[in-house]
Amino acid sequence: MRSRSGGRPTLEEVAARAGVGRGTVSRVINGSPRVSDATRAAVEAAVAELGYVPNTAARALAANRTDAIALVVPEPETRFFAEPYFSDMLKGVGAELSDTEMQLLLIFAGSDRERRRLAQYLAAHRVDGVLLVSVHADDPLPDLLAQLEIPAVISGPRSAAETLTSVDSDNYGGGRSAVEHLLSRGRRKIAHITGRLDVYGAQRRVDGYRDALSDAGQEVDELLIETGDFTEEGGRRAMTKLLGRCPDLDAVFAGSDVMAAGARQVLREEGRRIPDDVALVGYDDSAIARHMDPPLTSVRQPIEEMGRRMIDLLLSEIADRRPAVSRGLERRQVVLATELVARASS
Amino acid sequence: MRSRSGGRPTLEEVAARAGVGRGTVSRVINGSPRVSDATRAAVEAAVAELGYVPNTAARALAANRTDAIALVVPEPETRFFAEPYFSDMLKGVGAELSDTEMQLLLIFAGSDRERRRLAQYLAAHRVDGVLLVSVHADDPLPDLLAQLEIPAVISGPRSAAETLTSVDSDNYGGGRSAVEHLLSRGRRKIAHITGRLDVYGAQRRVDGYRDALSDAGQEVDELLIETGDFTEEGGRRAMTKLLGRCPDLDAVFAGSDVMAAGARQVLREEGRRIPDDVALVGYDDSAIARHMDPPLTSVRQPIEEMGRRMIDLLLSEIADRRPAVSRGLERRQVVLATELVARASS
DNA sequence: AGGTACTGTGGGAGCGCTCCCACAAGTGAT
DNA sequence: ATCACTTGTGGGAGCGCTCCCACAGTACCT
Repeated sequence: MRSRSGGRPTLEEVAARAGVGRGTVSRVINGSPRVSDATRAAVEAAVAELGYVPNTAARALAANRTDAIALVVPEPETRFFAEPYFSDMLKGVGAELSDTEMQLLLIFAGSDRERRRLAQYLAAHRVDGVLLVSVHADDPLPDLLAQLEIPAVISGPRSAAETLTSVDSDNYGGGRSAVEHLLSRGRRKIAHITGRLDVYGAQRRVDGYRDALSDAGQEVDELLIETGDFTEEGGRRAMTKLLGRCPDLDAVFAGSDVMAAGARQVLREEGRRIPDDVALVGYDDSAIARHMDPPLTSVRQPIEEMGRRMIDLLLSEIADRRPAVSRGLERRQVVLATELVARASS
Repeated sequence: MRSRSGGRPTLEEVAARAGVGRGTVSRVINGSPRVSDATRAAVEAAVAELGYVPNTAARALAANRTDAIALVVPEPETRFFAEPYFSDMLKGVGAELSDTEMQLLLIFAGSDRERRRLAQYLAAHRVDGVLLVSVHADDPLPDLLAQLEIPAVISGPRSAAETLTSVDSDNYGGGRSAVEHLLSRGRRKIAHITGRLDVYGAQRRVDGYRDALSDAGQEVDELLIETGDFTEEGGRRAMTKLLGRCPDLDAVFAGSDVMAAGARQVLREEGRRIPDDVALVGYDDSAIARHMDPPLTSVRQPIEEMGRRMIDLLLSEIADRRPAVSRGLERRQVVLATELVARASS
C-alpha cells in the first residue's frame, strides 16, 4: 500500500475512484464494447478527475506491443533532407497516423554504425512495424525484418519477386505516358536516360519506354538508351553520349527531373533549343521541374498518397498478426497511378 | 513454468544458462562494477549464445525510464525540411548520441492537432528528456515541460530570462561582427533587415547591429532598420522599403541568408551592383550563401556543435534527476561563438 | 420450473525487468 | 579469536498494465 500522492495515477487508483474493478477500467480505456454505459461514464469521469494517462511501458510489457512504428531510411540524413520525396512521404504518413495511437519514429541508417544500432533496435522489438523507403536491391534489411517476424511495408519493391508488402507508383505506366506524350507531339527519335538500374522502378520506366514505342509501331533503337544514375552529372554525361551517337534525336525522356536538368545544360551548350529542337520530359515532378527554364514536363508520382497507403497496409499487417491467426498468404502489392504534367519543355 | 522455446530469451534464462542469479545478470548487462571477472565472462557468454536482448518495456517499467529523448520541432514538417538549420542540428545530435543507448525521436508539432498529441505523449512520460528547437516567445511548451518535470534543453532562449537550460550561438556577437566587417570595408550607410522579433536571437542580432554602429561613433538611424520575417518574400519587401526610404544606403546586413536572397533580387531589379554599389551580408552561412551570385558573405553558427552540446546538457540533466538529489540551481546557458565567412558580396 | 445463452464485472496471474535486502565469504585490525 | 568492513551474489517484491477465467445477473427459450 503505497500512499503515492506524488506520482502519476495508476489504473488501480482510477478503479478505486470509480468504484469498479481494474479490469473494467482497462476495458474502458481500451474501448472494449463490453461495458455498460453507466460504468463507462463513471470510469471516464474518474480518469478526467485524476488526469490519468496509461503507462506505456506497463502496457507494452503486458500486451507485448509498443504502439510505435519506425520509418527507416537507409540513407544518410543529408540525402533525406535534400530530396522532397521523403518530405512528401512523411506528410502522408503523418496524416494517416494522426488519428491513431501509433507513434512514428524516424530512423536513419546511412552509416554502418547506424545500421548496427538499427539491427539491435529491431532485435529488441521496440517497434510493432517498419516502413522501409528507398531500399536498394542488395539490402539485407528486409531479410532481417522477415527473420525477426516484424511486419514491414516497403516503398518501391526490390524486384518483381518482392516478398514484402509493397506500395509503389506505376513506373511502367509512367514511362509509357512520357513516351506517348512525346509521340503525340510528333516526336519520332525519342531518347531515354535511365536511372540506376539496380533500382527496380528505374527498370520499369525503361520497360514502359520500350513498350510505348513498340506499340506505336516503332522499333526500339538501343543507341537511344543511355544509363544514368539519378544525378545531375549523370544526366550530363548521358546526354553528351546520346548526342554523340544520335545527333538527330528530337526528344529526351529522363528518368528523373535532376537528370533532366543535367541533360538540359548539355542541350543548351550544344545550341539545341527546348522544345523547338529537342523536347524534354522528366520524372518526379519535383520543384526543379517547375523552376526550370523552360518549365519541365514531368511525370508526377502520388508520393503523399503512397505514404498513406503504406501506413494502411502496415497497420493491418500488425493487426492481423496480433491474434496469431493464419496470415493471408497473398502478397500485397499496391500500385498507384502516375500523372503526366505537361509544361513548356515538350 | 512456460517452456518458451519460441520467444525471445529472458534475463532469467540467461541466468540459468550461466549458472548465476537474476540479479547478477542484471548487473552485468547494466555494467555494474560489482561483479567478478569470471562471473561477468560467464554471463556474457550466455548472453551471446542465447542472443539475449533486454526487453525495453520491462526495463522501462521497473526502472521508470525510457532511454529515449525527443527532438521536438514546433513547426510544420515543410519548414523543417526547407531549412538546413535542422538538418545540421540533427547531425550533431545524432553524432553525440551514437555512443549512447538513448534513442532519438523526431516529433513535429506544427498543427494544433499535433500539439495535442505531443502534450499527451509528454504526459505519458514516454521520453526521459526533450530537446526543443525553434521555439517562439509565447510558446506554452516549455511551461508544460517544467510542470511535468521533464528535463529539457532549448536551442535559442525565448528571452533574456529563459529558465530552461539553453544552448545558443552568440547572436549579439554575430550581429556585431557583420556590421564591423562592413564598416571595415568602408561602408557607412548600413541597413539591417531583421528576423521576426518574437525570436530572441533576431532581437540580439539587432542589438549587435546597433552597438557596433554606436561603438564606431555612428548614430543609429532607425530608418535603416526594417523588420523581416525570415522568408525570401519578407526580405524582398523589407529591401524595397529600405531603398525607398534611404536610396543612398551602401550596405545591407540581413538577419538570414534567405532574406538576403530576397534583398538581392530587389537590389538587382533596381540596378544596384553587388558589392560595388551595395554590399550584402547574410546570416546562417547556409548552402544558399555559397551558391548565390555573387557568393554571399554570411555569419556562420556552429549548429552541429550546438546539437552536440544540447545532448550533453540534456543527458546530464537526466542523470542528475535520477537519484532525486538537490538539483543545481544555477541556470545553465551555453553560448557558442559565431564566425564571419567573407565572400564576394561585401 | 429448468435449461441455455448471453452481458457485464472482479480480480488472480502473469509480462521481464530493477531495486534492494540479506547473507556468505574474504580481509585486516584489534 | 573477535569484530568490523568490504565484495560478490541470490532472490523477493514490486513496477502498472493486459489477459482471461470465474461468476452474478438477466433474458429468452422450452
